[in-house]
Amino acid sequence: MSVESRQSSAPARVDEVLARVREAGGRATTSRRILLERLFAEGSHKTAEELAHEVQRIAPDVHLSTIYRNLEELERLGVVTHAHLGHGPATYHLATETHGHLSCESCGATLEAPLGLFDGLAEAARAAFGFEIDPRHFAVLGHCAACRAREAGAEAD
Amino acid sequence: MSVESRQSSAPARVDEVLARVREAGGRATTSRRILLERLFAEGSHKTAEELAHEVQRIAPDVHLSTIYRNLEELERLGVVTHAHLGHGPATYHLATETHGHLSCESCGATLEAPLGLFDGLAEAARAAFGFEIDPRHFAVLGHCAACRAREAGAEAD
DNA sequence: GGGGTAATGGGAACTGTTCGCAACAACGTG
DNA sequence: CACGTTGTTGCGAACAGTTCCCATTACCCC
Repeated sequence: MSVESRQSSAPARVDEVLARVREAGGRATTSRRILLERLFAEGSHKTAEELAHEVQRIAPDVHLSTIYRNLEELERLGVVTHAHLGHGPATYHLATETHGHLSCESCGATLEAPLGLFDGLAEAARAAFGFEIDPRHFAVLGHCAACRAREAGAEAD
Repeated sequence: MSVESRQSSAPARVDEVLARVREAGGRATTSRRILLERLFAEGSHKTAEELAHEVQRIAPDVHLSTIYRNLEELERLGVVTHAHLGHGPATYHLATETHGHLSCESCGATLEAPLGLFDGLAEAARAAFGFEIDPRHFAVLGHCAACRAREAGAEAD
């Protein structure tokens, strides 16, 4: 029991995932371990580049493409998912955090919304088109409260 | 009153838009005119590259960057809007066609949905977060009826 | 029909991501 | 615990989509 027991549930789970990786014929490499530690650390919705920087603070030689490949692999194993929040790079987070995304076109702020919030649209789309929406992979865009207030104030001359 | 009176509002409007362009200090160039004709032609949700090809069938020298610049300009004038339908390039259409977008992650099919369809989510997001969704600029992704049927059939072993 | 300047063709640059490949390192085996 | 297999890595090139820069062109106002 070293310093490894951070308050959440971090390092223990890293090893679990690495075990899973090896079951699947993969290997427990250092870059993979560090990446996982960063993913288990608090603060979700990190881009590949942000993750790369975090990893590189510990292992400077880890290349961005390695990050991408590992994220892809972890996604295949169901450990990680990515979401597109509008323009800009995709963001990655643990697959355990299941939620839809609302993202502000003006400021880029992202809200994690319970899937239930989308039920109204889900039913309407299903009824009208047989279309099953998935608000997890691609965010629903719009304008957050703060930006709406600011924009409303600005144009109320 | 020539053949120009298509059932909707096509070529006549091209000149109207060009007039508007000139009011705004712009010029009525050939590439701009041809691009507008293509935009007024039926079949919406064209990518910049598709539009470029269509324009180039008439004026082969028009460069893709010219298409982008003109689309940007027309968007600034409120004539055109673009929508992001998931992965892949943005699609452009006349700003008069106001609708939300549902786009299938599996096959890429896009449904144009009346904005009313999104009311349920709009109200929920507003109530919960003060967030105002806009389903026009970014599509809501998911899975269309056909793909769902296919996928359900495939995994029912 | 000339001049000021918006717009163009062309290509380079840019972002985000994927790919190819030779060198490397994890780890099961002997 | 050296060894070989093979998954992984670092690195750069390639890619898609889009924007930017710049010298040249061509609108269109007078």
